[in-house]
Amino acid sequence: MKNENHEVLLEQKGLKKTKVRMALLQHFMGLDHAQSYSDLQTALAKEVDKSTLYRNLTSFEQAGIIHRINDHSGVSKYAFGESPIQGNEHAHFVCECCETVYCMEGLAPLQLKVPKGFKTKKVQTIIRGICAAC
Amino acid sequence: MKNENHEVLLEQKGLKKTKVRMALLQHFMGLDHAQSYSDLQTALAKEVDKSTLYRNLTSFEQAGIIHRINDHSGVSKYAFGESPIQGNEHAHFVCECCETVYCMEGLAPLQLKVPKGFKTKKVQTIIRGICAAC
DNA sequence: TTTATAAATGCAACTAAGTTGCATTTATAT
DNA sequence: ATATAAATGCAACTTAGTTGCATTTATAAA
Ligand SMILES: [Mn+2]
Ligand SMILES: [Mn+2]
Ligand SMILES: [Zn+2]
Ligand SMILES: [Zn+2]
Repeated sequence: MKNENHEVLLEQKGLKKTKVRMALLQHFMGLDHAQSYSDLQTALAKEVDKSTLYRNLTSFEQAGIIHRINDHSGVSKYAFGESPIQGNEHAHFVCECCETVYCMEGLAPLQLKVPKGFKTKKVQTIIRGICAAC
Repeated sequence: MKNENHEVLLEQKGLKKTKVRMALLQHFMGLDHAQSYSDLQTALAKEVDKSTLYRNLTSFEQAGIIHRINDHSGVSKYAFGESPIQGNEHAHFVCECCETVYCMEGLAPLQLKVPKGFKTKKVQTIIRGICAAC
């Protein structure tokens, strides 16, 4: 009985393999778009405690397993993969129709000329439009 | 006793010239960076009611007097000038040091190539870095 | 296999941002 | 001067997320 991908990843990151984390990570790994807290609560079915879920999202984020996305909706969304900040920069696409948030893996942020005295560290881009599914 | 700029603007937009609105708009017009609800509450000194302030921000936004900015901090910020959406597109600069948010009037939105099936409507850009004052 | 231990979980209580309903006040038009 | 519709203030509410603490559980050492 060899370990699954999500189990290996938890081991690699030095995180305990708990029931909640296994389910959560397995869910993230089979998905191509971002998830909100309530998306996750629904998907996990077996009613995980709110703070447990939020704390795990924070742990995963700190470990570089997932990244947090601010789509300007007022609720944070999370997607599999390390943060765009750490060398994995990419834009996010928000569908105006279904509200789904996608990571645009290919799209690197373009550098913009800022005024004298200002210094750019990173650029975060949100593309708003209609997705392929809509 | 001729009307001030902010009074003229309120008239133009068909908004009643109330005490709160006069103070609020005057404040916005003398500023080069964005303001949060609590920045405004502090600046207005004479303790305006929370819902009154929020309702006026909404009115100003709808009238195109100010625009709302999401700087990913979790609190909305507002700046003088109509929304970047209506033909006035510009990026926003967030200082990592002092948290100040500036409108980068010169910086037009960057067009990025999205995958087949996706359709871009608008692009919102946040530049993170160090501002001229820091 | 048992046991020790540190970390994860669940629960309740809390915070912060923003919204809503409603009674009262005020700006503007007549 | 008065009528009217809109703005204000207050309290109560909502939603997203956080914190403290007692209990449970994953892991590793004995
Ligand atoms: Mn992403
Ligand atoms: Mn702006
Ligand atoms: Zn869609
Ligand atoms: Zn600064």
